[in-house]
Amino acid sequence: MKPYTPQEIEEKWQEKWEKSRLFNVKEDPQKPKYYCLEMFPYPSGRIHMGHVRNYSIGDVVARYKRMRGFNVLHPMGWDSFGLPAENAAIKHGVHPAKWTEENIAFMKKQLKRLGFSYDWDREISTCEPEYYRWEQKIFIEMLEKGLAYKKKAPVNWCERCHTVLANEQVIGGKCWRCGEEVVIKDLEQWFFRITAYAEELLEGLKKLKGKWPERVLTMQENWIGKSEGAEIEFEVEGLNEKIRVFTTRPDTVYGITFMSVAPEHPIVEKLIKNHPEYEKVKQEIERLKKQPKSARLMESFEKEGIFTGSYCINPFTQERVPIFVANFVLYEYGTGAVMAVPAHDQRDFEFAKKYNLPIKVVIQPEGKSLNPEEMEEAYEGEGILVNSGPFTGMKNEEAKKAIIKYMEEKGFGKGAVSYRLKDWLISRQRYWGAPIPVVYCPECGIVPVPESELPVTLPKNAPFSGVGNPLEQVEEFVKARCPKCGKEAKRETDTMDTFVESSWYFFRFCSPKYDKGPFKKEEADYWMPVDQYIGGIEHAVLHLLYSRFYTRVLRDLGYTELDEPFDALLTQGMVIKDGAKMSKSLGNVVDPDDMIEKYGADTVRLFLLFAAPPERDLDWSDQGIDGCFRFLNRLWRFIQKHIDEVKEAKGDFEPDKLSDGAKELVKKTHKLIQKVTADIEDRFHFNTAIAAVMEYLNFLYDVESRLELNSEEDKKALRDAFEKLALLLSPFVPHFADEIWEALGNEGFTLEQPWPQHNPEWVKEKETTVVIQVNGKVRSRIQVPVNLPEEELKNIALNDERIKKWIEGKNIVKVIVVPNKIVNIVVR
RNA sequence: GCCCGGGUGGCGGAACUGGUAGACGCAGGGGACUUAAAAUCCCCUGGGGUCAAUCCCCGUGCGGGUUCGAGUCCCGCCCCGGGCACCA
Repeated sequence: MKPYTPQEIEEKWQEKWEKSRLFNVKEDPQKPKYYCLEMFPYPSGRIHMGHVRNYSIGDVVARYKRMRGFNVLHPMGWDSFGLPAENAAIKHGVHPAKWTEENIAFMKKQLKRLGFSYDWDREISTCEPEYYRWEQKIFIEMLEKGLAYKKKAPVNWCERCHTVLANEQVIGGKCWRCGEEVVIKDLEQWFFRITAYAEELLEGLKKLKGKWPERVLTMQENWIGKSEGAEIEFEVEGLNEKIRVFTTRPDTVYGITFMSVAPEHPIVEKLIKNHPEYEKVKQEIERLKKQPKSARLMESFEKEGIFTGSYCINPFTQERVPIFVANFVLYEYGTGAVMAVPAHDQRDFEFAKKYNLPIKVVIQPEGKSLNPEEMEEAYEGEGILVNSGPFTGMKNEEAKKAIIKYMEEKGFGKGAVSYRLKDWLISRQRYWGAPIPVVYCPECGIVPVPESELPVTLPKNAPFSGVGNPLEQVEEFVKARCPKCGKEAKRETDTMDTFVESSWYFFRFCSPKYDKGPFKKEEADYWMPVDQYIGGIEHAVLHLLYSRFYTRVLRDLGYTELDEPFDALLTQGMVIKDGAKMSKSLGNVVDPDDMIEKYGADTVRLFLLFAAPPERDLDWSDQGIDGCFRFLNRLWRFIQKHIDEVKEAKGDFEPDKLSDGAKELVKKTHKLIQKVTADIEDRFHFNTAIAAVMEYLNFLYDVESRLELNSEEDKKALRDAFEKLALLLSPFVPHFADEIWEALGNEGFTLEQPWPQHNPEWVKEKETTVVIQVNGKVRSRIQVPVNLPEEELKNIALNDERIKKWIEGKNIVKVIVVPNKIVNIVVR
């Protein structure tokens, strides 16, 4: 018997697939399209198990949809700008471009060895000028629309990566990439105005409900952080200045007893100007400013403040309100100033206690009476307004509206919305990224590079010393002519955040070679949106939010009509070994290449799909993969054993002429088709689909002896079973499937075959097991014909031998009959 | 603190809208084949009732509840993972 030799088989089919251009697609208006996309990798050097899992899941989806008759776009490429390449240059003296290219070549080989159904003709690499020139063009268009802009602002700086970071890229006060503590610097930087889309991005989440994982939606919702309230202006006494505050509690304005502003707030200088101890106060404020942001963001961090010496006027009460500078007030959020109502805000309460400021109750909860002297914490709940002028007696929710209306009439305040989301800081002080296409002219200021001069390419000869941005040191690069006036100008040396490339690559896959724009509209109109996107949860906010934003920008620039780039999202779990994420430092890394060498790609893929449902973390198990290998071998042997008998038995069998065993076989086969199809289609539960095939194989060994394999009809039935099996397995273990397909004497590839359909007649059961319970406990099981009427079921149950002893001498209170399932006899 | 997940045998995991808990795989045990081993094939395997059973009891993190019936629904807790967090 021919043994199962995955190495040989897999290489053979990979060659055949490539030669026949099996995976190459183009637009076809006759067919429904399906865009299946997995997050493309950063070419770090080697594929790891997480990639293999991600791409195996995607490949099942792509191949399955293809067999279901869809025109499937399934591309792959490289997110190839990024720091590791540059760090390799600094450390080993190899140019980032070379390092990247070599990694891509190696990893591409690895992916090919796994047999994924990618259309490699569409491969893109984001570090190529052919790619990033379009990003530069879009940047300029964004600049013209005011969606890209430069401003001086306090920004996150990573000392180890030597560059600034966007907010989303700071995880718990640390750099997302290297874990270094982030410091705040005041720098002039480029931003994308993502906040202009805050409301739309939030609204859009609603449409994704049910198609994206709940937790991703919540994370984005939290990140955008919308809060509704009001903005109020307070006149500063003795100054011709106003302080604006944002509050979610306009209903508490009568309880304001002081005001807090951020140390960074520009008005601070004016507020303290006339303070008798100006120098001392100034120093104190400087001290607060210098407190590290990561510490200041901690809730446990001590709340500190200092009186500025100035007062403002509460427009509702005309009371004088002292103004403090406080370390807990964030300049970046809201208006950088807060009205303090200690009776109804815990943080203000603590501050008031510390500095002995008055506490004024303006909301009384129902049935209780708050007394400022006795309060141990702020009351932040609902209630009735007291001491609140004309608003006294109102329910606080009602009062919010009334007070906003009043302010709007009087003109010192209005209803307002605030977001936690901040603009996306996209400039990076690094070499290996897309250059930001502007020049600085002493006469004309910031001038965009004209489209005809794009792309602005990276100079090859930059020095990688590890100090500063290499681009600054390349004179030919920095030296430029102003496109407007022709005078000598300085080129921008910042490059773009690499998340910009990954924010639109899915569009580029639709027309990867297009040289007249980022992508061809008709092609993108055909393929987009991505029907199924698959990747890690770590991009819940970062990449997935940026892409949603960028798609809307492209829409507003006229490139597409689409709002949302990804229709459905699947976030797969991590691959774990011994309870921890695989990592070099823990020494628990399993290398895909080793596994492929030992078992073949099909087994590796099968195990990753079988060991857990896709969204859950997966425990790598050496015995587990062994089991999958055994399964394939076992199946292989069974088929090989009968291949000569069934090979020629082509054509339909006559059901009536089948042996009982063969009838059973056909029935089971159709049930399997039904099960596997449902598991893939409805829930992507590949693990249970594979389990069903394993079960089916166990059945094959069982039914084997009951088949009459000298009968032509039985042979046909078995052959049919093998064919169906090959097709059902094709998305999971494509090489194996094609090998069997061929061994059965068929032409072509399983991928080109239509997905098998179950025949409802064969799936119908004649008999079924009904459980008989007494008081909810299973006491007996009976075999009965399907759809037996309730009355009959009831009688059979009541007369069942095993049931008698449970109901003898008892009162039958009632009998519940669920046809085909259960009879429950309630006795007392 | 708030918001999402999740908690089922020795392990990974099944159980669709409440209706046979533990599919499938791993690990373990027994048997067949073999001079022997590996491989393979067959059987057993949640805990307990001193053997067995087509017998009985218990059992899906804990405590209550709804229901003829709860892993599944409701209320209150505990634990694990993740996100947000001085956001005004």
